[in-house]
Amino acid sequence: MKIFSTLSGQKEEFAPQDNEVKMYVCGVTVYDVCHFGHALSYISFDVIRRYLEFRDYKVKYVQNFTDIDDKIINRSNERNIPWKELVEKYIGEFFVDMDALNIKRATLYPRATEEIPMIIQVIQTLMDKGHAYKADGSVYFRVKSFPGYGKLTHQTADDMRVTETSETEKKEDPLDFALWKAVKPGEPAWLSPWGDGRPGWHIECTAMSIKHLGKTLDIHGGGQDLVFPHHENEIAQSECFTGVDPFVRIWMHNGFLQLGADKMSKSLGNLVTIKQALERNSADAIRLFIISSYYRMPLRYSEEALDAAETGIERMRQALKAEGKTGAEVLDAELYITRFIEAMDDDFSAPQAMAAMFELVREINRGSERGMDVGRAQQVLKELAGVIGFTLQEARKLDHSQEEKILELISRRNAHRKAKEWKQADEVRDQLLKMGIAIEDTPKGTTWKIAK
RNA sequence: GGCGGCGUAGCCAAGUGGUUAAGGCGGGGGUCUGCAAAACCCCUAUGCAGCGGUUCAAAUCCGCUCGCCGCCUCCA
Repeated sequence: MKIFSTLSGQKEEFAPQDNEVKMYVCGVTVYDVCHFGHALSYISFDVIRRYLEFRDYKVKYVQNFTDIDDKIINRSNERNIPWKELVEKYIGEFFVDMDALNIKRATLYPRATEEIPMIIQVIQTLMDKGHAYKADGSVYFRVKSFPGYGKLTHQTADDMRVTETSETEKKEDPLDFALWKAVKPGEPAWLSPWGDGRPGWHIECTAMSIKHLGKTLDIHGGGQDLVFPHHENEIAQSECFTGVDPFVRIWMHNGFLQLGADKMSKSLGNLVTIKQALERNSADAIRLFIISSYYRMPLRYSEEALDAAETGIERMRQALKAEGKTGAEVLDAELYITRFIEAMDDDFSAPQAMAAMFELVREINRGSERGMDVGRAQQVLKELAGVIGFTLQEARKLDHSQEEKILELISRRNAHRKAKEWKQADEVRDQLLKMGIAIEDTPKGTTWKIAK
């Protein structure tokens, strides 16, 4: 299996340290609901994780919550609710959204504020080793003390343009970044050897990943936007802390979501939330839309493409319902498993895996029409769908009385059809369509589903 | 100023040196069906932003040009 690493800039043969893959994916800062960009990132890594498991690796998947930072503090002040309450609310929303998208739960979800002792230990060690210094109640990382700084970004510290901030003058060097932020009036704070304060953004991931996964992770993932400064800083902190190089064997970054300049070009930052996306499209369609494009490429949000994915998913679902003849010639689907694996083994090339799946779909339907036994092939399709994370479940959000009504109308229409009263039969069909129900006459009778 | 990405059919999107340029959606024409729907079959890029170059051979490598985008500040 080959995986592209941002660090080396090329595909590398994947060989975890042992059978359990140590995988860490940067999580969200919980001050708002998740948007489509989060769906893109977490679905991408969900597929990667599922595929690793399919290939018989155990995966220990750790994803953090950043539950204290400036945005959280600001938002809680704006809304006049305690930061803790805000954080709990959005952690809850996070799980609602992730579950709705059929994203498997991580093994562990550590939170920054629950790892303060480890964070303090890491910072203290960095200070003892001369990689960090205290200034005005805060602690900063001394970037120039780490010769490898910039290796992930493929730049040297000297090439970087420095943006001045309010803290710049406290630092020895403008590139230095905060490990510990001194408390400001009215802000939540934790005790530390350097005075009250809270952890800086990058340090939590170092502390949590090392604590839960060890000094060297197999895979560390996140959005492309995290490469710099977040992951660059993580490398610096972590390798200085442990003295072990590498901190991460394979750095994976998914392409960033681009908003189509056209349709949803609302004011900047007004992203489509996951909840909004799920109102328009099924979780499967959202996943297919995301997976149809290679994970490292940028993805442009497109409602047209999402709807196309919806139609494609419906065709997959349909193939699972196709009738086969038991005892007849068995449709051989093993070729498609091979093609699927070949595609995914090459840096999780899901678009090509999708091509294989859709060809399998066609084979199943064709085999069904030719009276073959397609049961095994359908089982293969189901299994591959599971590896990708498709449910292929139809959304039936109807209650019993509605369902009874539908069945009653269908039998009324079939009575008309039997009597060749086509006009009346068509009227009943139109009535159903107005209720949002589409029907299909099959050799085995009439079936219905929610119309698009 | 530095680093990086992208430009492939109406739309989305694979393919990174060599058979007929994946797959999805859409469109056209058929088959089946009372009609639909679904499914299946056929067709839909002599062409890969443009111009040069390397090569027996390039969408794929090199150079230049044009266009779009990301990062260097919080962001998955």
